[in-house]
Amino acid sequence: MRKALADSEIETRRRYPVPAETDPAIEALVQDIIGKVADKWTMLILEALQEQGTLRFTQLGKAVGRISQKMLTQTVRQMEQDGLVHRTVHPVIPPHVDYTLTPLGESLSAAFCGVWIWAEAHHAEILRAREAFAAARKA
Amino acid sequence: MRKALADSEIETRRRYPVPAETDPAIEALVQDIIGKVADKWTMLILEALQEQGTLRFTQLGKAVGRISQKMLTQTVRQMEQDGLVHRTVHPVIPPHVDYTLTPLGESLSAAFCGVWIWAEAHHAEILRAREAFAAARKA
DNA sequence: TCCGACACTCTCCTTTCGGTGCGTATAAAT
DNA sequence: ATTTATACGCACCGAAAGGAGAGTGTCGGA
Repeated sequence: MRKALADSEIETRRRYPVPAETDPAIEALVQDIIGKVADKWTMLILEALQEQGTLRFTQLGKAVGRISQKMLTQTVRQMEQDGLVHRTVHPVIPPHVDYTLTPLGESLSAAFCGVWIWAEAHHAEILRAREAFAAARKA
Repeated sequence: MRKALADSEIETRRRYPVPAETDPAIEALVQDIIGKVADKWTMLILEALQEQGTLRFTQLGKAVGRISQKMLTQTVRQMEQDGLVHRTVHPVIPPHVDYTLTPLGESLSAAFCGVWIWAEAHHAEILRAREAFAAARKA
């Protein structure tokens, strides 16, 4: 247990002030977008539509995996609202609805591509880190 | 209102079966990782540490923006567990804790970089899409 | 002697997430 | 006449996320 005096020596290592923030309105908007877009279901739907092109409701559900109808509807509606997907309703019976990525959606999908690659490349490393953490905790 | 017969003509446009899935265990793990990593707070903390280098608890909180202590602690602990951040405790009084990205964390940050750029580049477009959606809804 | 600083933890409390199940419209197939 | 298929909306419910505020331990400074 060292004294608090040692603190200053640590402190001097980085002394830059908190940098000036950019326009808070834009910042808030970007955070909002990140909050919506960095969502598990959004990412999975994006991914599914990206590699399948066009899918209808139930097909999309199967492509995503274990997602409930409710979440699928909800997420897809939000994505439509944000201009990420295009929803085409064919007025036939029984109903038929097609979903496709808009150019905006495609660009986001491309941006997320790096994250997918990262996840596939580093999952083993994460598992190791978790084990190391658990082991270190016992001691 | 057209008849359901028109359906088949729509249907024939894409006729590929759902493609074979990859190893379900890996797939589940990747989805789990995505679920953890594609989190608003994780992304914001990653971003903050990426551009500030090293931060201590309260500094990190300010850098992120409006985050509660609870969420900050919680997220940062999860990130530590997954090997994304390194946490250094200086045993002085009052306490002093430093947070830095690990190489793994830096690589994830780099992967997310594209998403940040995307968000900054397209936020205006999203706003327009939302307005268009709201306008179309009235009609 | 009391306050403030730091990095939390702990206890409520409210909001959101997400699942299940039911209803609906209508034509075609059995 | 009954069933089936499709893409949902709606209501209900438990679980989890997340915020607010108080408490903690110790020391240096007023």
